Amino acid sequence: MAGETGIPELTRSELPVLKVLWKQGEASAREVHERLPATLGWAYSTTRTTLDRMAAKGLLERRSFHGINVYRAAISKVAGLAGVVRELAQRVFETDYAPVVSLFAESNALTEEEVDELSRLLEEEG
Amino acid sequence: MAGETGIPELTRSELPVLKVLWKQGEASAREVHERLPATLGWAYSTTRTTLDRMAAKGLLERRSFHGINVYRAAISKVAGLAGVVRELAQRVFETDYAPVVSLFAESNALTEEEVDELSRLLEEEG
DNA sequence: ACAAGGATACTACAACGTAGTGTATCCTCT
DNA sequence: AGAGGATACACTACGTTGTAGTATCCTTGT
Repeated sequence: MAGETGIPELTRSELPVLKVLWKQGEASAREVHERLPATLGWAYSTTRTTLDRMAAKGLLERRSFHGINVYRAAISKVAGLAGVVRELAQRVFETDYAPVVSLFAESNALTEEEVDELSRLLEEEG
Repeated sequence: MAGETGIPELTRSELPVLKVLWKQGEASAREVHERLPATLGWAYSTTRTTLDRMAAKGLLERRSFHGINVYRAAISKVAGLAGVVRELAQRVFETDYAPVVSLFAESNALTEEEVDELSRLLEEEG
């Protein structure tokens, strides 16, 4: 149960990629690309570049499996969402975390335990 | 009652500037800078650059008043927030607009009329 | 007339958003 | 076995954004 703390700031394009990997666990570039919401409208090369940069930053782990690169999220879903919550709460809604956390909860993106963990993480980490 | 429709996509740093201007109506660079949340930690020159770029993009109107530049939001508060709502709903929460609009409403950023207008705008514009 | 202070305009540079190209590889059909 | 096509990978590209420094130009007090 060791939680990697260290809440990161994610850019706009990093979140969708992480979402895929949080759900999928591990995936090739092609698989990530296919599971990305079609509304993004990314070219395949855009997905690749984003994956590479995220790996370089330490947001993802990359390993070569029989010659093909496979990616995995290097930060937990809760830590990732905590960053989003923090930013939205402070900079967009100018409110405290709770209502934003609720929104994530309502959206069925998180289990109850994850919601709890998210709140805890946000509290201790400021 | 002509509403400038055309919901813009705002970058991270554009929103705080617009917020100041929506409240202030019109302000000099120095005034905007002073009213920006201290948590942003921007240097004055950062505020200037952001203002200039936003004016160049048409997000702000700039006019020279006795040699000093005065800025005013070129998009309405409702249109600006609509863009934010749309992006958050689609890309972050993956839900429909309503819950996100509610969050803005709760945060006291909007009057009831504005909330209504926001919902209307989002519906008709998709 | 000059110094101080503020305002403007110009420049800078890394990170991000978005994507194309060239090249090695592997399957498959003939 | 060789040609053709689908993929994967690495490299390159280019405009925008995030963040800021610097040079220059007015205005106003002394």
